[in-house]
Amino acid sequence: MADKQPVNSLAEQVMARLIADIRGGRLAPGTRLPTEQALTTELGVSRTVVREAVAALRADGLVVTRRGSGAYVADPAAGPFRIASPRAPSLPDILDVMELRLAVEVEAAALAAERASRRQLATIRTAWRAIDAALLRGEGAVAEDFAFHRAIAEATGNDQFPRFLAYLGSHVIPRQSVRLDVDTPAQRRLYLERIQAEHAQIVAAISDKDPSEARRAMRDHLTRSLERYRTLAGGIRNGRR
Amino acid sequence: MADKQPVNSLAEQVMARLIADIRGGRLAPGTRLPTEQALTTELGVSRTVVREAVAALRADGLVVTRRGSGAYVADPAAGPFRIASPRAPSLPDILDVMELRLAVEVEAAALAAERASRRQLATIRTAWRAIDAALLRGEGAVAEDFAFHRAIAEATGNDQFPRFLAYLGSHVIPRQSVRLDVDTPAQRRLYLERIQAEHAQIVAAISDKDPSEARRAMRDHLTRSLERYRTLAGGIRNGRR
DNA sequence: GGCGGTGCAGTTGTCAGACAACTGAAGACC
DNA sequence: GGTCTTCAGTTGTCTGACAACTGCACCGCC
Repeated sequence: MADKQPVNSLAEQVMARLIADIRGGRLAPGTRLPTEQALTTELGVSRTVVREAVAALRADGLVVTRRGSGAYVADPAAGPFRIASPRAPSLPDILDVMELRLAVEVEAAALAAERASRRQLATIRTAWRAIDAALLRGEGAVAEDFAFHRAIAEATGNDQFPRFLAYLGSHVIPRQSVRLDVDTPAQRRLYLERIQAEHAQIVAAISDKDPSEARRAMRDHLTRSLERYRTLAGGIRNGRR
Repeated sequence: MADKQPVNSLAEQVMARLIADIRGGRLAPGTRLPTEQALTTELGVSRTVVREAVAALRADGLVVTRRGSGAYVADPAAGPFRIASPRAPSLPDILDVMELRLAVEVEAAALAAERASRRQLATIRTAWRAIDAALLRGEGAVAEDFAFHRAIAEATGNDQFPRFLAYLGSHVIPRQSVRLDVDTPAQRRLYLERIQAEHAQIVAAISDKDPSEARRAMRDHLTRSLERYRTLAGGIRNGRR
């Protein structure tokens, strides 16, 4: 009863097999993969199963099908990006993702400082005040914090930044609230206020249109956050180097 | 003949319909979506089509199915990240992706400077020399250049960096070779040698375990590359701010 | 009444066979 | 030689059936 996924469906097995063939290079991009009938006889499954596996691969962008002609291995560039180890992400995994997030956000802050329109700047300030408001109400401000960071990403004018951040955020942010619960309310309040002070520096730098200062402030902010997690990890992964 | 995709298959239509229902909020996360039979009667298609559409959705991580129970809308966090506009990426799109790449690579260089093992350092130097060798042979060095950047990403010790870079790279790198063809061989050689000089600074900084210098060198390198593209874009998108 | 076991309707997973729509190429025709 | 037709092969869709499993109501037992 330890492992819960004994490869449930046949379709998944076939899919795994085909993915292995593609990623392993046995099926080069552009080549036609075996016909459905060939796969049914070779793998000993029904055509339904094969078709479902191929449909899944097509959804992942790994193959394209042409009716009457066959299914072809797509350009590998078409595949999506997934955070590694979607099941049971360990704390080291989360730290890795947070480092990636730091990289993107630091640059986002700088670009925002260069490019933010007045309207975008106002949105950032509003999001910042919303965190204040939540703190005054004595609440956590996870959602508000996320909105603040997203506002900065949107101010870059580059749609890739908010999109990627939203993707990363959905993997990282939820754990933060867990961490806060271990503190006493007083500690927690102090912690949140310090974070808000860091936020203030970021807002100031962006308002001043000072990219390098925005970079420094955002890096400080996220590095501290990262360090807090790293001490949590503690013995699990002490020195990586 | 302008548009070539008149929504080929029924399965795709059903899939689009379901995606719209999910993203539109009509099917909240965790709720069960209609049974296959309900969908067949409602949409007037066979169960085969419905099953294929659901299989595609499951491959995209939008739904999970439980045999004997039903299909459920998955947590949106499970979905993969895709670069926007997979079809016909325009030059501004590429610039956006390159900015994202810059953000990640600058930080990767710094982390590599902090953490690279001797073995990883050696790999980086080898990759760098491979570029030299290709240049001496009078060839372009697109693959070697990519390997060089990947070696740095791997030296971070954080698996997310090389993974993400590989994903981005497959979207950005291929175009570089196109650009080079417009120059004369002499210009081209000069250009490649200058790039190699920039690479040398990066290698030196990482060898010296100097993160901030590594950041600067990598930022310079990629910013120049970005600028070259931006001038190409020219009138298309001149001032973004 | 409470509680555990049993059976059943409902649902997804798989199989089998058939036909429609389309492709690519070989062969027929001029 | 060039064009047209035909045809085997392939994917897309439909239909019907059965297996495997789930959730729940029902029933008997204590």
